[in-house]
Amino acid sequence: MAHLPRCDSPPFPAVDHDHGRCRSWILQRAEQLCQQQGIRFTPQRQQVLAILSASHRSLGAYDILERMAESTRRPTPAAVYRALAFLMELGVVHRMSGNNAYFACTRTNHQHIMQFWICRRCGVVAETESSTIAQAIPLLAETLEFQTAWVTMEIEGECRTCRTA
Amino acid sequence: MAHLPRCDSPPFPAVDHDHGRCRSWILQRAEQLCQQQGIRFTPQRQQVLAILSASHRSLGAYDILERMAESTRRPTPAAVYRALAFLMELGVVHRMSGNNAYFACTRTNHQHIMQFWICRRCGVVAETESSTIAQAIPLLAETLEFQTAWVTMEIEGECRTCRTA
DNA sequence: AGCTGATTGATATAATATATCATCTCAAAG
DNA sequence: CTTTGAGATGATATATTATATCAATCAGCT
Repeated sequence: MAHLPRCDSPPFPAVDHDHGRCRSWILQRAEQLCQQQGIRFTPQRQQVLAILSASHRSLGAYDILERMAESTRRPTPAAVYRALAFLMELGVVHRMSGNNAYFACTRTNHQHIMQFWICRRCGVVAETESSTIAQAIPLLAETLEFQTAWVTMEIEGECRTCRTA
Repeated sequence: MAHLPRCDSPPFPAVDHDHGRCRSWILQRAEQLCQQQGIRFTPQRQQVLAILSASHRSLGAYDILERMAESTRRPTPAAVYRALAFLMELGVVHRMSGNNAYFACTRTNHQHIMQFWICRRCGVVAETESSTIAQAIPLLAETLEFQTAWVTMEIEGECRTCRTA
């Protein structure tokens, strides 16, 4: 199967960017990953990802639940969390532990040392992958004799759009 | 007022280190900061910090509550959270957002770009302050035109002690 | 002693997340 | 075409983490 083109939106894309492309990239990528792995991209899972992919903002689990309730019958919290767990396992959704929110990934990140930049005003999340930091962490870990399993890097602040507005 | 000596325990101190020194360093530092700032280091606040300073492990708010209940009358959750908020504001306790746990800081960190290394097995938390990373983040922020307000860096894994045990 | 602001207590509830077991669905095997 | 079995969802309950609100108390000042 051909590789989908990388979502070419930059971190913090302009407010007037063609978000339809981002959205379809996110959804098609998930579908492709499911097909490759022979697992089911059920309507409920699609619905959760569709809601998240509607913007670059992160949403709380219960926000997602409310939006699902608008178009179909209200799911249970467990259903939402199950779909989120599935999508995170698939690698297309990330959880921001700083504010218990979830957002749709727009990068094919095979590394797991990423930076998430979260605008406190508009909620938009941008992803970067600094090679400097990706190198620094294993060095520190070696000094500490620490075996790294998971790295969380979240930077909160204000994005350009909100600062200039 | 003279500056207290820096807590000289290394990140992930040996299991047989003299923890009494760490503990008293933590408590005395907090007392000193309160005196300097003319704010009150009340028994409840002391008690919370004493519980956290009993080890280098992080504890959940309700774990702290249970331990308080062992020695005095059971506080309310709000009381625990208030004490924690006070101690975090003072800069002597940090919150690990990855697992909603709190631990006593053992560094006089005036920078706010720190790395927290959390052993999943024993719960011990170590702090580092990488200058490489401290430089990299503002550079990335500049490229993104992002105004940084807060940086969270948490690395989960296994510490040396647990790996060799 | 009386005032004032900070602290704590008491109570309730919000917000986030998971456990458990029953039921349903789908796709593959027979 | 039916059976069957694993995975997915529904239903219900509950666990875990955290905050809001208002009353009571305490410490320091005059």
